[in-house]
Amino acid sequence: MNFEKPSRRNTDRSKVSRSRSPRTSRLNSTPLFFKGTGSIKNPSETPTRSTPQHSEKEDYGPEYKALEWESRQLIDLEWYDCEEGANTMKNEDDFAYREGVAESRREKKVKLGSLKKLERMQDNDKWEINRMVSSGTIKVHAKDAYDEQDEEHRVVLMVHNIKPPFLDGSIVFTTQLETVQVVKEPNSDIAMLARKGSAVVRIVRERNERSKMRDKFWDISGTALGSMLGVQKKIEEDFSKYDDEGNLDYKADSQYAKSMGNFEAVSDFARSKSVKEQREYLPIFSVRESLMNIIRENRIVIIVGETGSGKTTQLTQYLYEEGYTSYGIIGCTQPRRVAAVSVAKRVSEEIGCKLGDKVGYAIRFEDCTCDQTIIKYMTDGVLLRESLNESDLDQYSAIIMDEAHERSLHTDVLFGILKKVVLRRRDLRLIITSATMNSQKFSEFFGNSPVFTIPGRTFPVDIIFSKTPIEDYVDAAVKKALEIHLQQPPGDILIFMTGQEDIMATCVLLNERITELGPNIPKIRVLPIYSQLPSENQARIFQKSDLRKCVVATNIAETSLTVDGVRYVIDTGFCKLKVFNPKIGMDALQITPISQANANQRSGRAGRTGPGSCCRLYTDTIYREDLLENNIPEIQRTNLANVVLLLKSLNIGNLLEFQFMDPPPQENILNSMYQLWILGALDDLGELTELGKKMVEFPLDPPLSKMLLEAERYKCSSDILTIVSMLSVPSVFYRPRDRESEADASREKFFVPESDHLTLLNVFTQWKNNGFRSDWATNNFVHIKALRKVREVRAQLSDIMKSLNIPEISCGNNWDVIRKVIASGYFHNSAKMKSIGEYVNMRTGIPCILHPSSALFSLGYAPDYIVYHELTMTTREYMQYVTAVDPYWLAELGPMFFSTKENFQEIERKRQKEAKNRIIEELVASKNKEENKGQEDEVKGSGQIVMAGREPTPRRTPRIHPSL
DNA sequence: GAGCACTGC
Repeated sequence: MNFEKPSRRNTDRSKVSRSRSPRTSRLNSTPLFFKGTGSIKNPSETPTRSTPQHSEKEDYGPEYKALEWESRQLIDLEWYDCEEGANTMKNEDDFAYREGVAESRREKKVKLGSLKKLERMQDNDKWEINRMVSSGTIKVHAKDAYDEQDEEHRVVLMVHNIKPPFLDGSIVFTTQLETVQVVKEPNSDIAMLARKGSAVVRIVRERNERSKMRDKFWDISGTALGSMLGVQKKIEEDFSKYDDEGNLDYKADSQYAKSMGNFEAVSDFARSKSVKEQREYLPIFSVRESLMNIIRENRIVIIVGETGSGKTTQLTQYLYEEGYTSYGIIGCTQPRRVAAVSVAKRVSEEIGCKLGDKVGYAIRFEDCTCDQTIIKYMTDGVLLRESLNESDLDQYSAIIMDEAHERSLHTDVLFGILKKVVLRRRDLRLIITSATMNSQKFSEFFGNSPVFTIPGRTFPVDIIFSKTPIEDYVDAAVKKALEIHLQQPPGDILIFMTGQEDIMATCVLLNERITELGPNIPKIRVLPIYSQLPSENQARIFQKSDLRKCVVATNIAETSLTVDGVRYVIDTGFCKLKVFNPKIGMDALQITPISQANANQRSGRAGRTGPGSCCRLYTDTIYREDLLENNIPEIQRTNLANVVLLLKSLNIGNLLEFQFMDPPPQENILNSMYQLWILGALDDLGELTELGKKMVEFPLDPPLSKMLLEAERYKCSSDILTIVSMLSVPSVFYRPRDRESEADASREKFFVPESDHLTLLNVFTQWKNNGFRSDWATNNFVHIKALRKVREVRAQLSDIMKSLNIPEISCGNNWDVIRKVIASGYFHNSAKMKSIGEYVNMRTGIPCILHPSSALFSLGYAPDYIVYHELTMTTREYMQYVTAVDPYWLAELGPMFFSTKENFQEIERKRQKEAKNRIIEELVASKNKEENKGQEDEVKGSGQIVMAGREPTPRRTPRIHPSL
């Protein structure tokens, strides 16, 4: 509060009659500053800002409005008089003016005496308004709320944008406006089609919403059908991970391997032949000698090999047999966990050892290796982590990067790192495997390394392009599938779709049309598959069936899993891609045309077990001219904060000079460096700080690791550990389609009113208090799988904390401290209330709203300041996981963005001065207005107040004392 | 008053 209230006002109170006219009593129940529009206005604000809204007159009438406005001036005048008047009015020239003001004041006092007490009632009114806001009767608008806090007890945060010196004027954050181009030609037919989407899907969606037969639409893959087909539900708990005290041993041996293997097909070939025979049957065996020669002579070799050539399983064994393991071990990276585990399992069988002995694997949460291990399969992320602790990767004598053409973020970073390691270590062999398309590029990147091609064993695939561009890819795919089903010889069909909704619509339509054709038509088994589908339903695509199978899949079937028996592929030409949109600063999933590489990969799926054909639902011309040759590598379209942190900790001074195969846009790097600087991981020179060095240790996003480390200071590390772990898994809340309200009610029981983060903590704590029981989870609509994952993550993070000597302490119920720690990692995602449920990002001004699942959503009042975990753009921009924060915290924790007013006394003094000047001007103007009766009549007639202060007042311009 | 391409540490 900057303008002190005059003491005189208090003394005046006693003189004012307490009787109420009907009008004033109404005013009392609906406070003066409560506008008819349903917003709050501050009573003591300056006249310029108190222009009543048009709708007001409907409630109170113009006369009241005029009175109200004048009464405010009166109050303002009084305050002016007693606070500064004496100084200001000393000048003789101002005498007449002062007289005029005083006269006006006396008149008004008489006329408006009864209204004056409204000011006295201010506190009462505020209380009432608070009640009304909390009951949801009225809405609070941001500006008004701002004004109120401006004048009263609330804090005002100043927003600014201080840049780190090392960026030196470089572009950061919101100024980067270009979206990464993921389409070759944005105006091409196929790009337009991608934006348009499928009309049939919309029809199916609407139809199902209308008929409320959503169950049919959504639960086609549901449990009823699943159990009918004999899919066994796995209920038994796996306790092998827990030690005697019930603690979680997340590194327990071969977890993943145990849970796998259920669906592995054992072919007749495998049954009838010995391991040796099987190995010699593989295409790679025929080129073994020449391959080994090339590897012996070159330190880096690029190997091109189709799937099924045996490179993944044989290469490691060849190197072992050639003696490369005499001075180190052989590492082989895979982009996926499943692949790393299953290949390791297969190779251990071929060599004839126990998994984890000579042959092992390492993925997150599971290190299935020992001192004897000489062949180690792992995910690329694991190798990247290892390179942090051991920058020369000394334990390896050879590293194979398998499936490198997939260009995952980790692979791309490893490329740059390994290239340097090979220069330093003359004894290290590096082998990169790639698809045919970009082998040349790989070779060039690695200093023109030789490319060795292994003949594949795939069958020819007929490619059939559409003759004309199609209008609706879902409709066209359904027609094509029917055509194949009715006309072509046996063999399963695989359709590539973009997402869940497309897939379900396709399944529904396909089933419908088959039924329509009558009973004489052969049946078909339509099977959806996407990653979100429960795993028991996913497994159905591998089951044998007498009917022709038609698998409708997302990109998951392109690389992650192989459906055998597919002879026909239908390729819609689209996929969903996560694209970062810098304009709004968030990622969005959008339907985009695939690349030529995608298309080839998809068609290849038809030739796994025999010759096949692939129908592409786009023309030859589109394929050649409108599709990109390769995908945009992940590294070019993602947030690089973690990568930057990692490279910084590898002592790579200038990141812009790091050797990327496809360098990410410079702005992305700078942007990430800026984000790290904000969090305190980089100093003003762009070097890693002590905090940053610790942050690298955690496999977490920088804001989350910042939270964890900050928690030590506030003595709530244990609680934050839980929250961070909960945030690292998909939502734990289970909301089945037919029991939404039940699930919602259950979720609300966990709510902590001011914070979704604390709600998460609450869920975990209660689960823990109930002995980590799975039936507790099921009864409370919580995903048990997700919770178990939380435990795993938590155990891993806890280990890292121990290694950093950070004690695990819980703060008990001191939840304010926890909220503050959350703010320490997420102050950059802070938003200020605009109205209930609606916020604007403090820095960017982007409007964002509370997600209906948030604990704050149905709270009844809206905290002024909040931080959120992330923004998702679906139907609207929703904030996910929101916590109310104190604005002082934001200023304390994020000084580069925020400061409270107190820090800016200079600015504040100036602002006060301006405000006072304005009041005086308004008063003068108002007096002028009174003199002009005609004008006032006009005002009353129109029912609006025209602020006379806006008009020039040449006669009297008040002189302002220099001290003001 | 609400919806999920695919990975990974």
